[in-house]
Amino acid sequence: MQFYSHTTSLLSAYLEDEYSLETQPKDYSFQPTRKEFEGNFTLVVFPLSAKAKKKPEDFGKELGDYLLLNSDYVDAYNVVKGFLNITLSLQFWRDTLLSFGDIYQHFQHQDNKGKLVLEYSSPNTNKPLHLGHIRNILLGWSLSKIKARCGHEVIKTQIVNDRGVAICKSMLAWKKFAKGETPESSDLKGDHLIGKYYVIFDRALSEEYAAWQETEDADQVFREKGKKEDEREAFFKNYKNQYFNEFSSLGAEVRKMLIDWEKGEPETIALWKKMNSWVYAGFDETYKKLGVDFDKTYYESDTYQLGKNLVEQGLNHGLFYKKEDGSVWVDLTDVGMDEKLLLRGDGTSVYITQDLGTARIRHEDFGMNQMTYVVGNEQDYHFKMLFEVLKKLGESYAEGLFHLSYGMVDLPSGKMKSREGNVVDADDLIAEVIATATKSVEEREGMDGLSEEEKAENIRRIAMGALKYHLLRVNPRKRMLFDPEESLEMQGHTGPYVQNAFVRIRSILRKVDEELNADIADYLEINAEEKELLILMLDYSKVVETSAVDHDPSHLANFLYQLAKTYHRFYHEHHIVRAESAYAKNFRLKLSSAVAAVLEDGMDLLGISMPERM
RNA sequence: GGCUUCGUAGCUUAACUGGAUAGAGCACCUGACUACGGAUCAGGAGGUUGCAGGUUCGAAUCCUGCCGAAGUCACCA
Repeated sequence: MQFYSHTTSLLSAYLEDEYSLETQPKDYSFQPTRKEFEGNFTLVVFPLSAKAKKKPEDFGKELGDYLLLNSDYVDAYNVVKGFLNITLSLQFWRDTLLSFGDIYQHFQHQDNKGKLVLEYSSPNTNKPLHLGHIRNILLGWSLSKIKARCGHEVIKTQIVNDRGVAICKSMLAWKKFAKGETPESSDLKGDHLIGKYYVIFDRALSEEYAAWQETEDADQVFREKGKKEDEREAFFKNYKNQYFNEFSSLGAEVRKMLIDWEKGEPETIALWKKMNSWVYAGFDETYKKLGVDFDKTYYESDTYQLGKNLVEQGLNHGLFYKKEDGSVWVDLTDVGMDEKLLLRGDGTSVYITQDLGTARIRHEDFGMNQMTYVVGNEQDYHFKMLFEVLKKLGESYAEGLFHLSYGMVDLPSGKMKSREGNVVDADDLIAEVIATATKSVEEREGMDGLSEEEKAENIRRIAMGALKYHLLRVNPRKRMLFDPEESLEMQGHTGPYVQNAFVRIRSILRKVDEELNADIADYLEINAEEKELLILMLDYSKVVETSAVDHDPSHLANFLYQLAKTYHRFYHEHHIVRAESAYAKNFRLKLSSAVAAVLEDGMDLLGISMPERM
């Protein structure tokens, strides 16, 4: 990285003096030199030659000559078409290697970018976490680390959807059918127990609905809608929600419960608190297994009433308007969207009202200038509207809002649907990947001699490394096909592959620890694989930064794979401990140690820990 | 239907944000342990980047139009 800025400033000074040309860092496009050409890295001259109005070929030579004279790091150059290929000096390789004695040195230019509130996970309390949540959580966690590294003060937060119809369904079903069942008595994790009763409710409702379809009432509804007899099945398939609201006795009971809850009826509140506490215990366990946490958790039951004041203010300032029935709306047609309801006619909140209030509260709590929501792309439109309304309200952080919109996770069997049982449960998945890793370890001898505890910890790291890497290596925006078989894969482009490079290095360093500080100045024959590693590592901080700016950890994940791959090749091509000279050995030990440090640091930014053995 | 996002080897994907001959992994073939860990390495085969135009020194990337997929268009969250 510093080399790029070093070269950029040399050249921009030259162009300024010689051509009175103003150039931006953007005009300097560097890339590693392709293998078929001579050189280590390449400057693309077209943008510059266009500005200077010179022929790319000639201009490349001119810049090459200048660098040759003025930079200690440039040994030779050649120009092919508009590409200036530069061969770097011994001095450069040594300085670069030494700079990785302290990785943080590469991030020092990062200035303070202020406070960022980052929201992720944000589950409902009526069912356990599933694969979709895992993608969300891993993205959020990794992003929090990456952003922090790049100069943000990050506040991790979630909002728990702990109220409403859904949780009342679980509560009602528990009350009716559970006979006092608890997580202890059933030996079920709390969130799974609640999920179980959510499913039981849905089943009971389906039965009730099926029976109702045979009644006079149902016939009448069907006839009133003027449907033909052969459409009967399709009609009732779509009518379920309306049935729930208008005819269902279970539906009536749920609504009664919701009203009781809103009134603060003690028995209902007590049940609600009890069941939610079970769920939270379950969530905490899963979060712990995933190795994530939050600085502050918001609960919808505390925040759902918020936002009304903000809407009132907006109304007073003429930003919003009121319809005859008393409902409040905002007109977003000027920015290409629709009109959006902000308050119901009876004065109660809707979803967006709550989000407005929550945003304001968070600003009061933390005074952030930026806020990022990790939420699935099904809510794209909601967030577009939310951000626009916050802008209209003139909130100070409104320009710093971002929706990290990630793609849904599909299974080979199709879309995940909780009600149809077509979901990959988070806890099950974690258990499965740990079981697979355990089996792999039994087939090898890498962990022989370790205690059971040490083994278990290493296995856990390998398993979670496989799962996390599998989910993080793809671009978050993209819809993702999740094949459970593939997520258990530990060879090839996987987390364990990257971990394996690290473990190999540690294995060597355990044997020769005391020689790490030896001199490298007399090593003159730096080979191609060593150079490739150093060039790659030089990109590290840039890649982290790109991941931060793009909100995309996959850049980093792919970089780490590339680095591990290059190291594996280097390892096969050259002896380290038994190198051809003491100088070579010292250089390679130091290089290996630097690679290990970058791999470990980078994986940590993805939320993945390294095993010591595997 | 309107809007948004996405189409890259059989499958999963990358491409430094417009740069050189589109790069990997899986699966499939062939090789490498009397060398620091074979969860590894080397090699082979596999591509009209959905299609058709356009923009320019140069396009998977930007623009236009088709084709296909997903999401969304609630006084649900």
